[in-house]
Amino acid sequence: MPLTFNKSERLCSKKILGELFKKGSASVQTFYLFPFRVLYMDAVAHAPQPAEISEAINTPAASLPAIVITVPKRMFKRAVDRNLIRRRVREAYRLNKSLLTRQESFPSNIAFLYTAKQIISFEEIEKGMKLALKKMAH
RNA sequence: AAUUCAGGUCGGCUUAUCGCGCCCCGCCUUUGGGCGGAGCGAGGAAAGUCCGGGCAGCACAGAGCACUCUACUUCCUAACGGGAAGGCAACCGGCUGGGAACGGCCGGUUGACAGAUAGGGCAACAGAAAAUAUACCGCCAAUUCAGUGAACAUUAAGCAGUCAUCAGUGAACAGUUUAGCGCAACUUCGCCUGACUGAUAACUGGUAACUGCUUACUGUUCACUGAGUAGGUAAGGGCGAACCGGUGGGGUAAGAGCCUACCGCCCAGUGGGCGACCAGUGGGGCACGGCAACCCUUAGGGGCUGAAAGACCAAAUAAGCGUCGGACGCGCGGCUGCUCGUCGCCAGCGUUCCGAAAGGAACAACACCGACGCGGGUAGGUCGAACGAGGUGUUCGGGUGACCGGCAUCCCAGAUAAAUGAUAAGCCAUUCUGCCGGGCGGCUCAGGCCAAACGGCGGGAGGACAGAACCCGGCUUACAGGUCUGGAUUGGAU
Repeated sequence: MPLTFNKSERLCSKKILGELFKKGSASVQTFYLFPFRVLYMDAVAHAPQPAEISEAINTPAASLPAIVITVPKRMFKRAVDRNLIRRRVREAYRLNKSLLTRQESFPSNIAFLYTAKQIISFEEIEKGMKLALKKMAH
């Protein structure tokens, strides 16, 4: 399992994002684990087209989950701080995503909402990320 | 060397591992992509989004009005509210002239620095008064009253003096006379004594006058003080952000541009400068206060919007258009009262034309349904969008300078839910601290104690402000620390 992080693993679609953040959606599951609030959807709920299935077979990377990281501007006024937190979270996911992908099934779309009030170190973020990934894998 | 001010400049470094974006090369591939490798990859402010421009769309005859921006001058620039040089004003510093008053030169900082005799408007509070002003205090002559003082006059009183007069006393003196003495005696004479008379000086008292002094009343004049009346006065005090030119002299009752000298102000010439302005001349004779960051005037500018601009491709999908195919009228009934739709019934019934009738034809094409195509444009994507008012260098040329030109050289982020990172180790600036050395200097009970700079060894902390988003030129704001240049001050050396 390579420790890469391609464009295909980034969740950019406005449609999926709207679906993910729509309140009360049945297909979206959520939990809170310091320092994140995690939202994720299963791939089963999002019925794939036959063409997409064939592509998924051909390209293993496409089967990886797509994630989005958000850091609220309300908490951190300066762009430098938000960038720093987002990069740390992304590194934590990149280095530990095998915890998730080793499993039989895993969510297809995940959103990590950073909810801590302070800028915390990479070690703590990585610890929280591991716990969150393990929880999603079950 | 230290401190400080101004300006410029830099804005941590190295290695390893794992990653990210762009782009190029090679290989593989089921053409979607995958693998490997090379290169590049945040800032001086990327920030605020305050100006100006490029670019883009829309609008647009010309002029005016309205709105809005700018505002000492000249220049630089694509342009600017930016910059450079200069002018003026205020302030600061240094040097210097002079006896002083007061200047001169140099440097620095700051200045929305056009116009207040084009017009309108405004000015809280305080203050007497805030703009064709005003008399609160103060000052001043006049006048009324009161008081004080001085001088003069009148009157009265007292004291002193002078003179006159009256009365009294009254010496010397004169006269008469008496006694004594001198001469023998008498007369005479002389001396002397007493008395009387006269008269004078003098004294005492009275009266009148005069003079001087004192006191009192009254009056007049003058001075001062106080109060009042009606005035003068803006020199002074006081009020205020600001109050009706400043200083000296004259002048005046006191004052006042009332007069005068200088300064300021206004007007008109002269000379210098592209100009702002400067220098100087003559005249006027003090009105013409402040605010234009209130309206306004003058001069110059501004069409609006803003990359979410705009151009293009295009799954989905609505309207619309085209082609092909299907179906075809009216009516009646049921299904929910109406509408629509649907199902059923063809029993009944259309209009026009042809026909005797039977029957036929037309009205009949729209509309409706379906498929395909066009169109349209959502999701998504491409361009805009990275070669440009471009960067760097230049002991090249022009210019005081901003800057311009020449030459050389370089290609230097291009993301888009948004790359440029994470981790580890080391180094460096900085900083804290322990030990050792050091010893400015301080305390001292004279034994010692404390101890700055600096040096060595060790340990710890540890990167300021801050993240491109179409591009560029500026401005503003934030910023640990390093470094360079210049000015000033202090100290040291020569």
